[in-house]
Formats: sequence, structure tokens, C-alpha cells
Amino acid sequence: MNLKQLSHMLALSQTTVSRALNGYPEVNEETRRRVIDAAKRHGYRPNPSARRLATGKTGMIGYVLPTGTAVDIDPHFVEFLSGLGDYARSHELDLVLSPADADDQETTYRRIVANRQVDAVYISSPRPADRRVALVSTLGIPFIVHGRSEGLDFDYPFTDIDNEGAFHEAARLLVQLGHRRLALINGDDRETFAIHRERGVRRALAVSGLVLGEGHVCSMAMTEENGYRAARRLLERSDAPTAIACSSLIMALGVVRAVRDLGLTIPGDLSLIAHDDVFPWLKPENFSVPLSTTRSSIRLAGARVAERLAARISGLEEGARGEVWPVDLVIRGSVAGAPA
Amino acid sequence: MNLKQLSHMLALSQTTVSRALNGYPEVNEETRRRVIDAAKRHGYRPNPSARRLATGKTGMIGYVLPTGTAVDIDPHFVEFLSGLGDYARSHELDLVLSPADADDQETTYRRIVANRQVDAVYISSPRPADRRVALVSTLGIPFIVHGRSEGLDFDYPFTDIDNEGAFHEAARLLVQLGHRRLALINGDDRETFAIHRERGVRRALAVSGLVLGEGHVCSMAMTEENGYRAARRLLERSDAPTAIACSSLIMALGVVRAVRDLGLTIPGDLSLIAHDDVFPWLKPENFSVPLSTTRSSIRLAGARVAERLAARISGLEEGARGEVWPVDLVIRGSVAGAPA
DNA sequence: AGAGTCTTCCAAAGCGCTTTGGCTTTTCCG
DNA sequence: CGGAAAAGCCAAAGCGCTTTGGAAGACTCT
Repeated sequence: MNLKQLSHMLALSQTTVSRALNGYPEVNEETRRRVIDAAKRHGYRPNPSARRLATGKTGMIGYVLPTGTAVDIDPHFVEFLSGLGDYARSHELDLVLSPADADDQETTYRRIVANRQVDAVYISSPRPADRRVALVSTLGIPFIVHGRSEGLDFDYPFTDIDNEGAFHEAARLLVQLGHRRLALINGDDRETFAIHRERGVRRALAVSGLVLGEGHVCSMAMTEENGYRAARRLLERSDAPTAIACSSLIMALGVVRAVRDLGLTIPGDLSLIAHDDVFPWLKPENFSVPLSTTRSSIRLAGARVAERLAARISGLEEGARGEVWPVDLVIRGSVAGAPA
Repeated sequence: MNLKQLSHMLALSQTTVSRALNGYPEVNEETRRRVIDAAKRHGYRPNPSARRLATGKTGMIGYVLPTGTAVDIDPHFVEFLSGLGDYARSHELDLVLSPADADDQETTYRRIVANRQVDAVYISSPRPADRRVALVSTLGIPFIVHGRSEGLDFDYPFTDIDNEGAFHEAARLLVQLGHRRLALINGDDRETFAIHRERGVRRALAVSGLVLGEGHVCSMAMTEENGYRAARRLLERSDAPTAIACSSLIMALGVVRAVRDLGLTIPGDLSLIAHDDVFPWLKPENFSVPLSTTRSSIRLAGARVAERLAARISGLEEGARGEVWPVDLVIRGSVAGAPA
């Protein structure tokens, strides 16, 4: 059932039927009702391919997915996706993932906008001076950055959490508890979020005249194994930290294992605070010693990004407004005063 | 730069240019060369919207993503996606995720095929008599099921791993080691994979005249917390199992925690084997006691599914061939003879 | 040389929708 | 009541590609 048939059936022109369906004003309300009714009865659904050829609108939002045998998609992605998908569903949006060589995403960005394959895109895991942000911005397609870049000479719309503030608070608490030697087990420090977190810790330390000692900050992919290695290395030093801030729950698993392997205890020998993105399948309160966390639902962020993208597509939002969400600091058993 | 302009530029008809570019035989090789050359020089890229309107081909594969605030996307999904994306990239395929109400995916399947939004779809986490499989099969769009349904009265193409065989082997090993009371901590038993695993365990036990005791099989969403609860419940029974087979590494984390909380040890008091989908961020060899596993890379499965979808789209594969991959049994420190 | 066959190319008709520009009718108002 | 404005509808022109149905010219063959 296509427009032609439907309009023929109603003894109306395609123009009128199209307009009636799309809510244009120049059609009699009674006619509109008739049309809508008939459309529903016959299960008419405009062909999206035709529509997009005519309008350029696709009803899809895009994401360039870095791939490669050596590239691991972050498990955080799936949570983000849950939120994004949930919002997208309620707004009849689909999501298209365009796989790209992790080292050359720009070609793919160019392609999807040149081809008008999507109405908007989002960018995640931005780095300082991120070229994708610059590119997408000049390409002129609506977009939202999840996270922030840095050192770009223009503004852009983003939704981020206050990583610096979160880790500042976490570190401040630890310092207040008397800890003097802190360490940071961070994610890949080419990404802005990791830089911000480190900055937060340093700033908190600086207030008390402390510094993040040389070798007291590790940054690497956020796996359990890396968490273990980092913690092990840190705790075996002569100037081992008495407190660790950790960028992910998964790494924290490794930290806990290292602590145990070394015959130490939390929080007796080591205080630990990790960042919690709120996974349904791994909860900080369920760690053998309940884990203190800086908490922010990445899923909500996904929903918010979708919401903003939808708003930008329909022209309801514009400009380069960035928003930064506060992060909760949740104290549980894994922190205590510094050992004597 | 569109076809019209390009053909004008070459003083050829759109027909000829189109054919030259798409490799049709009725065009002089020298002309073809000229066309291809000019196209490249001017960066001509056929507009996909137009092409899909004309041909119906989209160059996209679809997946209906179950969503909802109460619905958690499985972290396995992201690994599967890595493999799928990696293959898709090398074949210029994009992936479209259509979010759907978890309880009504069929409407969405109908929509994406009626609208010809994708060239093929895949279905994951199938259940017995899965209606999606039946639907998609009648809808006549190329598809692959990742996993298997059961009790359908027709054949369909799938790629699955030998879940039953894997858990059969695991259980057989445990029985050989003298264990008499096994338990199974399984995933959601509405899904076929879980049913198969349970079947495998039962079959192995049956050989020695054993059974999976009432209350010795738990099935629930595969979270750390559920793993903990299940293990705790099992181990506090008077007829506590001496060995557990577990459907996921994440649940196994919980099992290990429960064991520790109860002051027990692995493998002294309890032998443990879990299924490993091969996550880059959580490895069984890194458990405090290295974990024996049944191992199968879900990522490779993703790549394989993509490969088969591509083959079906281009007509290279047809029929309802199902393939079942063997699963490795990897023995590590978490299994030992049954306690006396 | 004329008939038949390839080879190579073209004009034009879709694909199914939106949108421009215009044409009737109604409605409004002095 | 007459003219202007508004309302309601339509025909047709795209959007950019593929594909059908020729047609012109080059070749082969008798």
C-alpha cells in the first residue's frame, strides 16, 4: 500500500494525503481525519527510502564504531546503549552503527554525512583536541559529544559528568582521613575523562600540599587484569599508597584481588574508591568489602544524549551548550583513616 | 556530485555511467575505465538513499534491540558486536539497531522488513519455539539466528555453540573427580542455551546414575549478585554441592565471593567450572584461584554471523544450514577431587 | 552486398515520497 | 453586494539512482 494507491482510494491527490498525514495546515480537518483513518485502516506506512530521498531525513542517529581485531569495545558502551535505545524507541528513532577502522574514523564520518545516512551523530570517548569533534562540527550535522574534548578553539554541544569534581571529592575525603600517599589507577589517559580525573585528584592533594607521586598514577585500558597489575605494582613499592582512587569497577576487581594476594586488607591497609558507571551486573555494594564509589549512571547519560540529539534534529535545540552532570560520592566500607 | 552531473561531464548517458560503475557487461572496457577514473577523480559516491529506493538494497544488517527501563542489555552483546562490526566493516556493511519494547519485538521486525530498512537481520538469545524466528522466516528476509530455538517445525539457519556438549564435558569431568553432588548456576532458563547446558549436565550425571538434585539448579539473570545469592543458597544447604557448573564468568565472581564469605575454599571445598565467552576485561586465569572454563569466543561468533549474513545477502548462501561450534574445556586450578 | 548478430550506448520510465506553484471556492468585511 | 484574503485542493516537478526496451553502428557470414 503506497501513497498513490491510498490517495486514489480516497479520491484525493497525493499532495493532500501526504499533507494530511504529515500535519500540514492547508488541509481541512475533516479531510485529514478521513485520511488518517483510512491510512490506519489499510496499514499504510510511508516508505522510508522514498521519504528520505525526498526529504533527506532518515530517522536514524549514527555512531561510528571503532573496530579491529585488536580493538575492544568498552563494556560501558552497552549500558550507554541501553539508555540511548530506550529513548530512541519512544521517539521512533533507529540507531546505525558504522564500523570503522579504529585509526581512521574520519573517513566513515565523512561518508555517513555525505551520504546523508543519518540525521545526527554522537561521539564518545573524546580526547583532547579530538579531530572527530572538529570534523563533525565543520560537516554541519547535528551532534552531541558524550564526554568532552579539550583545547578546541570552538564550542560544541556535549553532555559530560564532572569527572574532575568527582575525583576531587574522592581524593579530598581520603586526605581528610589522613592519607598522605594516594595513587590513581586510571583509564587510558589519552581520553579526556581520565585527564580530568587525574586533575581532580591532583587539585585535592595540592590543597594540603601533597602531590600524586611519580609512579603513583597508572593509566591503561580498564580491565580486571590491568587493575590487578597496577595495584600490585603500587603496593609493592616502598612508598606504597595507603589509598587508591580507581577509574572503574572492573579495574577495582583487580585491585581487590591484588590486595588479597599481598595479604593486605581493605580498608585496614588500603582505602579504595572507584568510579561506578552503574552496571546492572556488577555492584559496588556487593564487593567483599563494600566499595565506596563516585557514581553516575552511564545509562542515563545515554538517554540524555538521545534526547538532545532528537531535539537537535527537530530544531528544538541548537547552539553549543555543554552540560556537566554532578557525580555522587557514595561512602561504603572500603575507606577508613590512614594506617598509623 | 551526482550521476547526472558526472554523466554530463563525460558526455555519456546516466545509464552507461551507472552500468560502468556497477560492473555490468554491456559497456566497453575502455569506456568503463574512463568512467571509473572520472568518478574517482571527482569523488563521486552514489547516493545510497536513491540507490535503495531504486534497488531495495540498503547495505545494512538489522538487529532488534530489546529495551525498556527494566531491560538490561547483556554485556555479552558488546563482544558479539565487536566481532560482527569487525567483519561488517571489511564488507562495507552498516548495522542498524532498532530499539523495541522487549515484550513486543515482532512489530519492529515487521516494520523493518516491510520498510525494507535492512538487507538481513540476526536474532540472538533465542528461546524454544521462538516467535521471532518463525516470524522472520515467514517474512522472507535473510537471517541468521545466533544460538538455537527448539521445537520449531521448520529448519532455519543458525550459528550456535555446543552448549550441551560443553556442560556435559564439564560435568563428566567433575563426576570423574568423584563429585556426587553437582549444582548448576545457570542463566535465564527461558533461553535455549541455558536449557541445553542443563541438559548437558543432567546427561553426564545420568551416566553415573546421578541426578541434578531438586534445588541444585538455579537460573537467573547472569549478574554477580545472582551468582553470589545462588552459590550462597546452595552452599548453605545440608546437601550442599561439592562442585558447581556456572554459566558465566560474571556469575562466577559472585560464586567465588560466596565461597569466601562462608569460609570455604576452591577447590578444596568446592570445584568450580564456568563458561567463558572470552571477555577482554575479565579473564578466568586471573581469578584468585584460576578458573576452569568451557570456552568459546562470542566475538568470533559475531564475526561468523556477519559473514553468513553477508553471504546470504549476496545469494552465496542459502538453505537452513545450522552450524554448531565445539567448545573448549580448559582445566585450571578451580577443580579438584571431591572432598572426603 | 544484404541479412543477421553483437556490441555499445541511450532515452525514458520507474522507485514512493515531498513540495512548489497555482487554481478554485469560501469566507470575511466595509 | 463586490472585492480581497484565506482555505482547500491538485498537477507536476523533483530527489538520484537503476533498469527496461530499443536503436545505431560494427562485424560476421553466405
